[in-house]
Amino acid sequence: MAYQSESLIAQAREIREASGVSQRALSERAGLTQSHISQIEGGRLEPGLSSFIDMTRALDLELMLVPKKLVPAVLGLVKAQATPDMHIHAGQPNDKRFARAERLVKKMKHLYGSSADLDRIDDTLRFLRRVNLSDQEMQLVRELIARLERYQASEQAAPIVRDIAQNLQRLRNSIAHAAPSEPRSAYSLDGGDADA
Amino acid sequence: MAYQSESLIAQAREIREASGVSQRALSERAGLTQSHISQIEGGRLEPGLSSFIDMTRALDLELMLVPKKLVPAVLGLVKAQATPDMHIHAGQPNDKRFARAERLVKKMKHLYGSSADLDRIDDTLRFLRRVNLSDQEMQLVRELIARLERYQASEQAAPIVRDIAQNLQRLRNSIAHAAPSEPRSAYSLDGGDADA
DNA sequence: CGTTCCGATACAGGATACTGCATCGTTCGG
DNA sequence: CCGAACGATGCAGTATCCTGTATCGGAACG
Repeated sequence: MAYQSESLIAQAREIREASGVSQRALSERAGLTQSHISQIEGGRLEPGLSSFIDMTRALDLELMLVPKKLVPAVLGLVKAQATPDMHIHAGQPNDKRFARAERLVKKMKHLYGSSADLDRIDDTLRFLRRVNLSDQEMQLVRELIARLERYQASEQAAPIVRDIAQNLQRLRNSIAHAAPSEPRSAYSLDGGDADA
Repeated sequence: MAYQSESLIAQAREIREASGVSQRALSERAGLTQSHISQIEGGRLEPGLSSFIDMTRALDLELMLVPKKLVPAVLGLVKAQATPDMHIHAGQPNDKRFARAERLVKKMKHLYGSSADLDRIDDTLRFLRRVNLSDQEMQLVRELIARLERYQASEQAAPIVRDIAQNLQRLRNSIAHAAPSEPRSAYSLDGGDADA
């Protein structure tokens, strides 16, 4: 349940961790208990609106109401602040993007032979294309596609391709099966290129 | 109480009223009850995060997490765009249908306990709601929902529920693993017109 | 008038958030 | 090896949400 709030909560958690604030420290600042926060972050509990506000305010964040139309713009703003080198083409309709990506995968299959990972990407893209993605989700997809494009011919493409496949699949799972108790949440919304 | 959320709730209310949406209409779209919404708006109740998200999403709004630093910027953006003729797609009979169905399932879970089949239905509905369904597909969904409604309290509900779950899942799978030969990219996913 | 839609209000019952502990396994620094 | 801090988990008890249903007074329209 509570699939709607997953992404907000995941964001809050990421930011908490990135700021090096422990659950206990946050609990004091926000006036909640540590056990409460742990359960919220773990998805075992759906916070009340005011609890969540307390929590995010203590992280120097504000919850804002934004018309859907403006979500990409706001996302751009926020992201620009977080990662200066990221740069968004706000233009293209999503359909085109997918078509392009699918063509790319096809080409790669052709050139390097089809691998399980490429198949997975292919499959997942075809699925995601039909879904009404939130702007946030679309943003993630966009990044992944861009990464694929960038590294398609690279020497170490393999682990990158695998990573992309994994990320896409995670997104798909989160949508297809609005999971109540998914063990791991947190698709990295920002640049985490830690692994690979 | 709940002084933190006051402003968000007030905003939501203003936008609802400005869009000419009644509490009852909103309650259907959001999957909440009218009485619930009234209490939230009146400040006599503090909504859960997910309730509030349901509510705002039904108003074409997104709840976003923004660094405090950027709040003025976002505020500017939103304000600048605040168009007088902000119209909501009041139509979407499909959305209504799904909201209704989801509530029905919730109620059934409540009454008879959640079964694997009900969970499956719940899950699948949440998925299908997000997808752009063809008329034919929507037709199928409509029938299944109607059937569920009809037999919800029947003695032999169990096998019927199972059958419905299976049918829905089959539909979902057929969408999730769309054949590559499907050229149907031709959905105009907006119908969106009537904007500036 | 009578109908219809509106928002506010009430109330019972069940679900669940939330507190305030206490504890566990792990990780990290000394 | 020890102790500290971390996050996860358990649990009893209370507060509150949320549904479902129903009613009410008011405004709008015929």
